[in-house]
Amino acid sequence: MAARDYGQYCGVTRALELIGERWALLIVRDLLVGPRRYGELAAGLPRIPSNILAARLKELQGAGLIRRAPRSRIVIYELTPYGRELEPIVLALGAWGFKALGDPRDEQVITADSMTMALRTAFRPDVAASLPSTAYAARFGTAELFIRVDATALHVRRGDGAADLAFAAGPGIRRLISGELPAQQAITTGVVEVLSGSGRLLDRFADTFHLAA
Amino acid sequence: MAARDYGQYCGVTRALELIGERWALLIVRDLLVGPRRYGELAAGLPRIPSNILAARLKELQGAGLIRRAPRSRIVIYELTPYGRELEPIVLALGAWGFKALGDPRDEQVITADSMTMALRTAFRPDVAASLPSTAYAARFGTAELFIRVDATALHVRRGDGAADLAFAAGPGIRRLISGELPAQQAITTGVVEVLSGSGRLLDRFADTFHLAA
DNA sequence: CGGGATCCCTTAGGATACTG
DNA sequence: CAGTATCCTAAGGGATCCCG
Repeated sequence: MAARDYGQYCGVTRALELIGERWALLIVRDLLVGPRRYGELAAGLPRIPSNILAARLKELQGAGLIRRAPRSRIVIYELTPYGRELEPIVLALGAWGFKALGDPRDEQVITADSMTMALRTAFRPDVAASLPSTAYAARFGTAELFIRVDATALHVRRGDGAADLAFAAGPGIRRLISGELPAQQAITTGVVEVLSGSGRLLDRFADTFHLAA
Repeated sequence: MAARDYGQYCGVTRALELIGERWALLIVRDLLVGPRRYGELAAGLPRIPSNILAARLKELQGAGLIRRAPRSRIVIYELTPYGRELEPIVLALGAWGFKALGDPRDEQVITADSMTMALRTAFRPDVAASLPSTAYAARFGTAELFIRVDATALHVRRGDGAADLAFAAGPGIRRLISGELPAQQAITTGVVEVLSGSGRLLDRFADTFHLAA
């Protein structure tokens, strides 16, 4: 069960025995967005082999991080409270790894759940508090997200909706989030394409979501 | 170099590509205590194969997390500023994993560096601020640590020294840190053996270092 | 069709021995 | 002491198949 252990009596090693196996923390990342079915997890982790996903789900369940919730006919996987305690750690890892994110390579995809977590990481509640409520409809690669910022609250869900600003962005979005690329320049250079609404709202978006590079 | 990647453009996946390989984060953990030589790292990670240690050191160096510092004749490994940014994450992982730390198994060891990081994790500066400065000489298994608590500052180094309280503890120390076992009871049951100084100071130790279970 | 299980092959990782 | 080199096992990758 406890996979390969490290032979040390230490909290860090114990943590790595629970979530250190390949893919494990990415499953946790996606489940932090919400409960997911097996197929949804597989879709959000395009390169995970099916047997590995099945194995990880069993291990995480055995470790008490996730549970299977049978809903009517289908099985849903969700985090336990103990698993959800990983949220600040996953967010911190995301912020740390963001700094080492170079320019995207062709084979790299943006998934809805990973982008949702990235937005949570980058969200600045203190800045948002002084801004009017705003709804964004954003397309990052193939991931469509509907983002609502309400004072200090952030809501992200998949799909579309009536938004103050609708835009599509390639992975160059990183430069916007990091502040390297001013919003208006992102528009004129085509990194961000405004689909509807005022492009000025992209400044607000960049203020609301920021991560150091 | 970047090991096996995940094919996602995401901060979390990037982080895992950098420090997700087996043993990598434990090397970082030990280097957070201080610069270390190859042999010291190997000694602190008793079960790591030598070739794996060498491979990880190269990968971490290539990723910009550590650097080789040639000192006179010998090579020292130390964290770069970017690597040191992992400290809060490692501490948080330690606190999280501590909750899943059961009773120790026979083959599990306590190393000086892992215990040092555990103490940093458990240290409560706000509590220590209102207590007199205290020096502890502690033996955990074979690891000898000299611990000095000075208001909100914590200093831990390997070895011995003149202490207000000297004690030896087995891995049952976990129950003391978690508050399950009161200090005086830890002494009477033999979980902690007082070598010199007043056993009453163990209460202060337990107040100063605490982690939820 | 969702939720896996099975197969085969590749490669990382473990044990140990060896070298500058 | 600070690593390489080698050999072997087991985990991971990829495709396909199965079952309710």
